[in-house]
Amino acid sequence: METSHNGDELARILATLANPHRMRVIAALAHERNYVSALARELGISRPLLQLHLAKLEAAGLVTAAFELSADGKAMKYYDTVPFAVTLTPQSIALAARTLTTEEGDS
Amino acid sequence: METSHNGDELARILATLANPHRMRVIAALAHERNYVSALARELGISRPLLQLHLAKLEAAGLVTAAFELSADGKAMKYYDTVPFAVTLTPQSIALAARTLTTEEGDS
DNA sequence: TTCACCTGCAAGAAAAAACTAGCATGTGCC
DNA sequence: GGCACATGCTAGTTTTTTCTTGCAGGTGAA
Repeated sequence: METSHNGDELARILATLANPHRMRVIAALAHERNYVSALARELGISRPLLQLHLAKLEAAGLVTAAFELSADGKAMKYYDTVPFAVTLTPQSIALAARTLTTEEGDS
Repeated sequence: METSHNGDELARILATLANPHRMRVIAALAHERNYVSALARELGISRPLLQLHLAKLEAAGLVTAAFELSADGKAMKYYDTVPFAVTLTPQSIALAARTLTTEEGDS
């Protein structure tokens, strides 16, 4: 659950979510957790590209990763969504904007 | 008020909001409507840059513009925020992802 | 051993976004 | 007229993001 974010955190979450591939990743993982290679096949994108997007999603705290050994001993990296709820309104943006650290201390 | 968005629309809104300058613009306009030049001074950024961000905000439907004549006859372009409320959850993303048109018809 | 599957990483190309600099228009006022 | 303010637009640079290609490692099974 998300309550208050600082501005940079919120900006990162929004930037991360604002991508078709990553939206589909969230959608796929919300349906069922999966490991990288299988997910890449499901989404029809290359594995390196998927890994890039997964890394961003994980960095934003929107998905989690866990290693698991398959029945035949292969190391699989399973990803799953992290439950989140962010509400965007002009007011919530205004509040978050107060804590932006992007240089310039607005005097 | 926002209810359901198609995926592309949501992606655009998120991408638009995911920028420090634009977050500050929303914050400033939520506080009080303003015209371009004054807003640029308030935020401490160049006018052309602000116009770029305002154009994106307007394209995403997050702010509106209206021309107004000042007391001394100058044409001022006033901007104001549009009330919006977008809630982001894994489910809402999943729903929106269904209507993404970014090429590939996932067979 | 070879094949099929899993992971990770990094270098470089391609595309998109952000930003600057500059010049155009117009107004009213001194 | 010249100054100060408002708007607009565009060309070009810089920066960031996205994506591809290709290689590395590991496992179990035929």
